Parts: sequence; C-alpha cells; structure tokens
Amino acid sequence: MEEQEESLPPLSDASSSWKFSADGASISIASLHDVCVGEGLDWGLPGGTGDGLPPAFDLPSWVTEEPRSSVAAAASSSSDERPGGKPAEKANRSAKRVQKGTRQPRFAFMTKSEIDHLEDGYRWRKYGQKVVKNSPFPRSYYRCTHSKCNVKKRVERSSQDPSIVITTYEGQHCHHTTVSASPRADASPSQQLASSAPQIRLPAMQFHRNPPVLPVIHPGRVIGPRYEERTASAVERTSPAPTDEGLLDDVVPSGMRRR
DNA sequence: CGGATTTGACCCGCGC
DNA sequence: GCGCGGGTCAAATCCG
Repeated sequence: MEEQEESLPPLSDASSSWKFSADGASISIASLHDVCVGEGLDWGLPGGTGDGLPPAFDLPSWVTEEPRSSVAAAASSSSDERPGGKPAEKANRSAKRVQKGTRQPRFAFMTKSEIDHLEDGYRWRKYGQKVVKNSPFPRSYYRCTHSKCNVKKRVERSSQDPSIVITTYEGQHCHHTTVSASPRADASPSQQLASSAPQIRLPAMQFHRNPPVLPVIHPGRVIGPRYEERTASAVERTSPAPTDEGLLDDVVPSGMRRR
C-alpha cells in the first residue's frame, strides 16, 4: 500500500478545528468533510454513489468517486464461509484472492486516544496484525463478528503522532450495532475501560441508508476523520476543500458547537 | 469449552 | 521476472 502518511494534509491545528462538547468531553474535528471521506464512500450517501445528496452535502468530487475496482462487484462477494477441507484450501484461497482487487468503500478517521481499538458499537474480531513500512507501530486487522457482515477495519497509530489512532473501515454493515455502550462485566479490562469512558457519538448525518460507522469518541480528541484512503489516482487530485461550516451544520447541531 | 487473540506463513498486486 | 510490502489465513494459544 502506498504511504498514506506522506501525502496527507498536516494535522489540524487549533485554528481550523471545530469544537463542541457533550457529556463533558471535548471534541475537535479538524475538518468536517473528513468525516465522510473515503474511497467510493458509497455507504451512507443516499442513493449510493453520489446521487441524491442533500443540498448541504457539497462534497468534493473525490468523495463520491468509485474505487479503482468496482464496488458493486465487491458488495456481492466474500461470503466468508470457511470450508473446513484442507485439500481445497489453496484453491479456495486463491479464489478469494481474485476478489481482492475489488474493494469496498472505505471510511477513515483519526482519533486522539490512548486506546487502540475504539468502541464503535460493533463487535470485532482481530484476524491479523502487521508491521507496516515506515511506521514503528503495527497495524491491526479486524473483521465484524456478525456472521453475514463482511465489514473490516484497520487500526494503526500514526507514526507522526503516536497518540493518534487511525481507523479505517471497509465495507458496510448489514446489521445494527450489537454492543451496548455500558460496561460489560465480562469485558476485558481494556474493553471496560473503553466502554466506561465517556462516549460521544458524532451526531447522525443525514444519511438515508445505513449510517456510516460513526466513531465513538473517547476522552481523547477526535483530530478528525480526516483523510481518504488514497489511491495513486486520488493522490494526484487536489481536493477542493468544502466549506466546513455548511457541512458542520448538518452534522453538528449548532447549539452543540462553538469555535 | 467456546470464543478471541497471536503470530508465522502464505498469497498476490505492484513497481522496478 | 523479481522482490517488496500489504492483506489474509489458520493453527496455536490465551482467557473468561
């Protein structure tokens, strides 16, 4: 994968961030359009790829861009049923890999948090961890535990600022959240810590279909769901910055925010 | 005991 | 064609 970090815009500074508070936690969003950036961004946007957007969603062109490969093809793929047979394993693996080129829409955001795996209302199973180039921190791979849900999530820490967690969702949930926000007695200490922390969900956007996976914000600050998963072609583009304010009005009730 | 996590191996796409 | 690097698999291990 390409080095996203280098092509990313600089981290937000105070002057460009929005602030609002709820439940006593302070949150800042660097740039609101970042909330819903991502390859394709098919999910959440009414009518699929770009059509039927509410007027306020004056999104830049790259937001609604299709991934390199067809998203639609990916949507019907990966029934992820694991055949137990050993001999056919290789064939099945290679068959799956063929579909690798087809990518689901992605959604990435950054959160300033000490907790790597942020509670977002869904249950995730970790299926891999990799050390990535140019980063001292490993990248973790999670898959939604719901049997028919093929949403994946990558979590890594920023090499530039270890306090920042970069979370990338891929795919679209076909079910509702399964985890309650209250601490569970049977949860691991880290889970309890995560779930017991004051949580704030970003206010729901005006999505007509499934809502995007909205991050639950922990005591740390959300620096901003801030970048798109850049493809080579995406990097070349310069994305016109939408007016944050217009978007913010849709996402953050004006009463909640202050500059 | 069942579900989650760890971790090394494997596969594949991509750039050179 | 080759090597690198990212993503996934699956057996082993851990944990409640």
